[in-house]
Amino acid sequence: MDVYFQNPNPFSGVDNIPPPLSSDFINVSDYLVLDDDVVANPNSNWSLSSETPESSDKAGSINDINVINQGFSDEIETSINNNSNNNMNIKRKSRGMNETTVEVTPRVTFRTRSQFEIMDDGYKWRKYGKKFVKNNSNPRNYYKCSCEGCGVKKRVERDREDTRYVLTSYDGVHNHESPCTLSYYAPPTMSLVYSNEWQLQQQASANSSSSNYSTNTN
DNA sequence: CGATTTTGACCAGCGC
DNA sequence: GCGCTGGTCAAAATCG
Repeated sequence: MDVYFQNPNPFSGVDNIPPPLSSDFINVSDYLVLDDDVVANPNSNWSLSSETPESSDKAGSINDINVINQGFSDEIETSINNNSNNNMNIKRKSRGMNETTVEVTPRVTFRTRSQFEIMDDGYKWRKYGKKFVKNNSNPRNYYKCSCEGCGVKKRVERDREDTRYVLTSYDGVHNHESPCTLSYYAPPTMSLVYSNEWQLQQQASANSSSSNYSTNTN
């Protein structure tokens, strides 16, 4: 699963629009991708590996699914397909057993150095909860995509080990365009300052442990 | 006045 | 069964 970011550069090619004041922007000096997880549907009896001590989620990476399948000696068939909900269906079939399917939701976690916890990512979010979690004096905020029919959620909290950093987790995939791409002339109130032509491509690393951060700055 | 945020309550999963 | 924890709900408050 590749997660791909590209600088939208909303001011390029737009005439007569002055560049924004630097004070209007957040300067993000560090931008890290922690995980490319998938989360098993809680109604399934599947469990995925690579669960971290800090996480109670049934989370694992695509690579972990392969590991699990390799450990399934009777496994004779496995397939991964996108389903109508923009999640993935994984089917597996073993000798003498019926085919079973599990729906998994992609999860991506970012660690961003920022003094602000809310950064515009191009989508419109509605806050639906706030919680103080164990071993973290900073609250965790819960957001849903406000677009009707889109079930993507995001969690935002300060890193308990270094409060200069913000941890942002996205669950699911948007089934619609970013509103930011539709309204070019309405820059968000808070935007990231991108490095020139920066691109981030998430590593399809076999090592999906959240303790091993992959640096994606340039 | 509609949209959004806040916040306490509620619920489910898990370990003991 | 009970307590702890994380996630969600929903009514009230606030904002634009």
